[in-house]
Amino acid sequence: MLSGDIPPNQTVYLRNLNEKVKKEELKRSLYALCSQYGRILDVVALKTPKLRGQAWVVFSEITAATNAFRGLQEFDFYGKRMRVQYAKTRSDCLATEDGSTAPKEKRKKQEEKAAEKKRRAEEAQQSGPNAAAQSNGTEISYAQLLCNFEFLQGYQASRLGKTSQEPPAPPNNILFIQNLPAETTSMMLQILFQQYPGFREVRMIEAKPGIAFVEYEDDSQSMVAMQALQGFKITPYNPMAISYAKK
DNA sequence: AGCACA
Repeated sequence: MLSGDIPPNQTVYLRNLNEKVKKEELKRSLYALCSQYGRILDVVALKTPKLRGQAWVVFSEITAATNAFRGLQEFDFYGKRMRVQYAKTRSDCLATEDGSTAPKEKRKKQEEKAAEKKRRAEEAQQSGPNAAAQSNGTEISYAQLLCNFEFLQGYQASRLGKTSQEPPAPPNNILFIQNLPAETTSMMLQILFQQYPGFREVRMIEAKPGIAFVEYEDDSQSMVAMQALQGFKITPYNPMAISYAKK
């Protein structure tokens, strides 16, 4: 089993990501790519030696995470086949959402442990006199909320108003294309999409860069094109995210 | 492969 024994989680853990992609861009692309499966609350990526090439995408619903888990398995992303698992633990940004115990506590304990270890090491050398006052107060994750809010604001700007709370939209003869580089022209898209039978037209909206609509004669023809071009990169760093347009 | 919350 690819997923190991990790039970479903609201957060998917992605690995085998291209480590050359800059963090912010990686997050943006993951956001665009994963949005088709549901509402995203946060994307976490770090470039530390231990954590590069990996990311966490936090969905508002487990069902969305499950859809992403299935739909993105082996997805060709920046030239590498993405591996999708469920996260092992609950994401911090969900801490206060439903009154569940704040996961931060756990990490704090770990930090304390590490600190204590260090202290002991110091004590071994010289008696460590200053038992510093340890405020054990549970910080409200208000800052966390703020962070998320800023995150969402930033990314919603690039998502241009589509909030996909639901699983992937039902089939439609019109495709919705996201994550296009700004320099994309409708001619480029036409060249790509007209290879597939039933092609009718490409529509782009000047005021909304990065997205396009591509129409086919019927649903099954649009589906073929979607499968063929899902993740296609017009530039190396812009895998297009194709979903069905909303009716 | 690597499971975090810059």
